Amino acid sequence: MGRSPCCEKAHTNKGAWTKEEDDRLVAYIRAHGEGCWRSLPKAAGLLRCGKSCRLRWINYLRPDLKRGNFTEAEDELIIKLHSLLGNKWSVIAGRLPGRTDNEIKNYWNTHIRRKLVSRGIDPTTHMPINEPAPVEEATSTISSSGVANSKEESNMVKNGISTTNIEKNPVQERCPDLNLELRISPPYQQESLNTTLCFGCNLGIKNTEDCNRSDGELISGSGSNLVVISLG
DNA sequence: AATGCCTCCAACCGCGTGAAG
DNA sequence: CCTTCACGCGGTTGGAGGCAT
Repeated sequence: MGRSPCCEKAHTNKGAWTKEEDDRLVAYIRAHGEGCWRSLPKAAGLLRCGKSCRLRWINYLRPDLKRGNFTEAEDELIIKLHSLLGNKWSVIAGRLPGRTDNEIKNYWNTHIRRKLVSRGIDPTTHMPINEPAPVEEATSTISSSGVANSKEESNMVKNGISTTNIEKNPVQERCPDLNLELRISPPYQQESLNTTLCFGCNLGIKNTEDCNRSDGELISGSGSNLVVISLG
């Protein structure tokens, strides 16, 4: 049995948003706040699916968005974070206030990828293009996409392997100025971590009074494993 | 001016995940 | 446990606009 559609497609608009639709969405969210995207279109009088509304708000209409060109500093931060996290655009976006995952993803694909190639760096592996790709060491290092496979992570945890024990971190070798501390914690350590982390910090987005994690640390990963990354 | 190609980015699609029942 | 539902994420697409010929 397949997943039921998120909305009744026959009665929803698709494609570019009109000014009127934008206004309706903004007005509704100002009045009622974000959330409950499934029921929002009907309540706001929009012939759109909730998913589309959410995307429009997050990527375009949110008042805190910083529109305009990326700075050189942002470029470099994206490159460093991508070398560490891979295509975890939402996590990367969490470190760039006012930028969205979609925006960063597009910017990566259109600008940074090319920039790295022109520097002679493979944008996927972040290694020099003319050097042979390193032999896959999935169980001991971050994979070529920059993200450890979750099943492999699970196996590592099951087998009692912690990345804390990894002696050489290839990312840190590539980015010596980036203070990175990688730690994939087995489930039994989660409790102590969770007691100090609010939801926002878990997403690497913000600190709240609910937690005492100092700024400059973000949490990546989900499920039973957490990756704690310190950014210097 | 017309045409074709290229670039960029907003939006869509499908899937994974966690919560709820 | 299993199923269903809603949300969020990452990959991909399509069209508008810019540029070259």
